[in-house]
Amino acid sequence: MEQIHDSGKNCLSILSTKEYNELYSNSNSLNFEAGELIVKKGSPVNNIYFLKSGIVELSLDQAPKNQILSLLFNGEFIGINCVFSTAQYRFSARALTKCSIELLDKETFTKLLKENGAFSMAFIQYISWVNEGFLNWQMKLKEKNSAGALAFLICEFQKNFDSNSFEIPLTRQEIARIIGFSKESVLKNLADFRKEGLVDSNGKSITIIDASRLEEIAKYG
Amino acid sequence: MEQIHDSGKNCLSILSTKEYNELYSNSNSLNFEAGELIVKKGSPVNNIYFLKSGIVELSLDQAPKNQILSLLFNGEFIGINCVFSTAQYRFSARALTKCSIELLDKETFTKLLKENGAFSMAFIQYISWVNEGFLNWQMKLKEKNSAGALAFLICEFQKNFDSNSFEIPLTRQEIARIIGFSKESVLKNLADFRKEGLVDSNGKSITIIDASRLEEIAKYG
DNA sequence: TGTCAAAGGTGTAAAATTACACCCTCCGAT
DNA sequence: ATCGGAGGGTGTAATTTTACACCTTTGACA
Repeated sequence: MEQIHDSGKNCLSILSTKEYNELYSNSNSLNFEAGELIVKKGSPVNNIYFLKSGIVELSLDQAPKNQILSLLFNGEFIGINCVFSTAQYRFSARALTKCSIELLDKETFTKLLKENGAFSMAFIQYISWVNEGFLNWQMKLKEKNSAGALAFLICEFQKNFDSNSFEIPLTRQEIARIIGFSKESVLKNLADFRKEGLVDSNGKSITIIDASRLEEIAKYG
Repeated sequence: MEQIHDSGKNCLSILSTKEYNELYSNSNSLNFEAGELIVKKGSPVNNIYFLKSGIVELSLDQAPKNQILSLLFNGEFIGINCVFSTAQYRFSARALTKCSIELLDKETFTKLLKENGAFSMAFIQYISWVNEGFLNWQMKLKEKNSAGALAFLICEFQKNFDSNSFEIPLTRQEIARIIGFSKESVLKNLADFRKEGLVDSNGKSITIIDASRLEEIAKYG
């Protein structure tokens, strides 16, 4: 609502051409296929991963429920809190779609933060925005029942597409792990949505038919 | 585990005497009684609240469940993400115990962040650490059943006291809102803990009797 | 092309949680 | 002193969610 729109991109755009070139001359471009592991939990933080395109999931990959923490879309840094608060990544990152990633050098990045006050302020704004968003996401999911949580997730995905028809690059099991309910609950709620004419779904492709009622369930369900 | 120990205090200690004096000459000291509202959701961010002593709860104070986001202990900033990501506070802060708070001037704080690279790096580390901690807290609670979540909360409180006997400055209803279960679930689990000889409780005072079993429930329950 | 595993899907039983009803106690205000 | 509300507490019924069992579809690949 009153949230300031921000992203990792905006924050990098503060840099001067010289600084930008310095950062990118110490960086590498990497491509990942859907399903590939990008960051393994516990590995040391040597680089900063900037997601140029694609969708990434962050997960704790540990017993017992292997919850998915959050999803990242393009323009975001991957696990930016870990870079400055711990020496190791505290979760794993996996590509859900084809992903293009820029591996920025952590030392150069840190040097620029120290030297350029405007950049460090923009970066502080960015991580505040990311964490605020994560907090809201978690709180919204927590207060919902299974139908509401599923509807909420579908609506959130829709925001990243132009059309009401799109693909959710997740299995039912993965959706369950994101919203914190069982696989069967996801399937049953999805079946209910179909029966009630709210959405049409076939495998990973989904079409929202009655957007306003779906949003209502997402909000109050 | 491998988490770097940090706090708002450490981050302020980076400042030179001159900078520290500048920050504090533009600040006010405030005291709050238990139960008093410190920050109202929606109010503009003009100052930065530094919690010198006491315990504060952050809540969304909105329908339907009025969840409590997290608890802050001394040495923390209150709602530090909001200061740099939005113009308004996105939650309310309430004193659970007597609290002593320093109201730092936002403009002076921002100026120091821009001018002092070491301070801004320490601040970035601090907010990363805070958010990492929040994320872990939420994830740990989410994967637990009602008994596990209650045991976890009791253990977390214990960490802030020297003894196994202490006061939890929350009603049963508030505990319920923190761990995301109903008031009755809290009461029933607490009764079970008493029956099984894990804890002794009387109103707000609680004594942990079998710490290892309680921790086991907190971990695996 | 056939096979096999992974994913989608559904009904029913079991388990966990909530909601409701109701009680008691404490404490502040009239 | 007593009234009334808030908080603590507990049993039972209703609801929600999960677990299990089982079936079908799909797609990779030998």
